[in-house]
Amino acid sequence: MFMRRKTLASVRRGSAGARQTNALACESIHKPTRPLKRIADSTVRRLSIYLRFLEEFEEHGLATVSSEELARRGGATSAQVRKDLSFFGSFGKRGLGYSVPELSTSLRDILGLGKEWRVMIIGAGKIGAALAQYRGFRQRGFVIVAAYDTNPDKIGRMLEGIEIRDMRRFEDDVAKEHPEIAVLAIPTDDAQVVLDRVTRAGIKAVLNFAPVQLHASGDITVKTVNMAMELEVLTFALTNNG
Amino acid sequence: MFMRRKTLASVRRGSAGARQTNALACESIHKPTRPLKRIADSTVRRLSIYLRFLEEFEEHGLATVSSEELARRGGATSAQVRKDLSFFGSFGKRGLGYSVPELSTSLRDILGLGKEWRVMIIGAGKIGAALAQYRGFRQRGFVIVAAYDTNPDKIGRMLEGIEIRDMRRFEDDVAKEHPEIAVLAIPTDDAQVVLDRVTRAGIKAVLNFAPVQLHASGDITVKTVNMAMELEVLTFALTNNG
DNA sequence: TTATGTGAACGCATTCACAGCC
DNA sequence: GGCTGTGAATGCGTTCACATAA
Repeated sequence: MFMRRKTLASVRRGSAGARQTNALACESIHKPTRPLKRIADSTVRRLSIYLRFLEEFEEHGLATVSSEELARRGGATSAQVRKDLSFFGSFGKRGLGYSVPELSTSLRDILGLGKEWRVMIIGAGKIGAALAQYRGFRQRGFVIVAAYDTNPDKIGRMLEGIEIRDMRRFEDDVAKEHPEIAVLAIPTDDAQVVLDRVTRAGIKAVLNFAPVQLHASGDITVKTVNMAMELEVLTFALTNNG
Repeated sequence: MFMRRKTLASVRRGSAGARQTNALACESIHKPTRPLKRIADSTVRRLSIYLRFLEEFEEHGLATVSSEELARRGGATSAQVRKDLSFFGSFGKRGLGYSVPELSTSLRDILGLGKEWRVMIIGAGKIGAALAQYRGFRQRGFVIVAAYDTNPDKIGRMLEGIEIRDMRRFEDDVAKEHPEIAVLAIPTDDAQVVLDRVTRAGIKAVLNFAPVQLHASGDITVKTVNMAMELEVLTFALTNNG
């Protein structure tokens, strides 16, 4: 079920270099290849969008889909769709399009959704609560292991069915339960300190909801969702396009 | 207090064309100019980051700041900072740097934060609640007018001090209270329909938290915050950089 | 004929490097 | 000397256009 793509690691070219040579397809052409060059965030985001449509199509029992259709619904162009996919291999049949179930499987594999990911939520406030009950999480294979807080009134209670633990236990728990992802739903002023703790604890991916620019040190990926910033993009548009 | 920059409207060049000629500065060089060319989202986001630092510096009573310092804390380069600002005018003094209070005022003006923005939250669930109590909103001059829901059990109750109203009243209320921004905190399946209602009601800016690609029609700006997608960027990184 | 896969062209955002002013 | 402001150079993501395959 989970193919061991890790074994192919270490192939990673920094510079421009030879195009992907498409591996002569021994048994199945539509197996995602590990990309040869760094993939842009924007590409990954679009793959995620495509997958959502494919799952919709799958439910409706559609067998194939063209890059054109995928593009129309995803707000991109057909060339964009094909280029995005081409970084990972050849998944379509010329003249026909893409097999819906095959392409969804490939995309799930590319995006790393073929396994369960363990998530710890740090901060048991309103945002933490909203995240804890968020359906999209479980649907995508994310398992929320626990929530953490420093407030004694909250510790020991439940947050949407998830145990709220003392933040002082955090490092010990990580060592035992080795979650892959931490979600920061804490006040701005604490965010950098907590990120440092999370980093030292050995977690490799963080989703941050505090409205600060965090500085990551070492081998960790941090994504920040900044609602205030998005709102300011809106007010900028309102004042400058009106 | 709120300068009427709208009167300068109608100057907007689509193509490449003449660089900003810097207006010979009658009385004060550091007044933001309406940009001549379309500004990238990424630039606006960074301005928002710079402003946050400037406000921090302001609290600590610092008088001036260099593009270098601003860059270091914002995770950019000094050239980037200067280029971002240059789209709107000249705010610094060569050899000295930028006046902290003057630059913050200018940035607030550029980002459209010099006025109160009225926001309606649609959807009184967990995400709606988290947003309703979110401090960053009020601090930035956003006023939440009301929340809307279709669930009779919720209508009439309060959400973090904000009235939950019947969604059927929405169009009438918009006509009376003319909010500028709508926040969509509703299930995926309802999002497009509600966006269409919001558009027809005449609102010009939407922040969407439903994990769908929405299709905007007409003169409206839509920003989507998609947590699932951000998480998938993380799992992609985890599976492909491991 | 239809639709993919992909080098090449394009356009835009970032970075460089230096002239200009404090 | 120090730091800004900005054309020019670079790099990178997107779009084009067509060879390729069903």
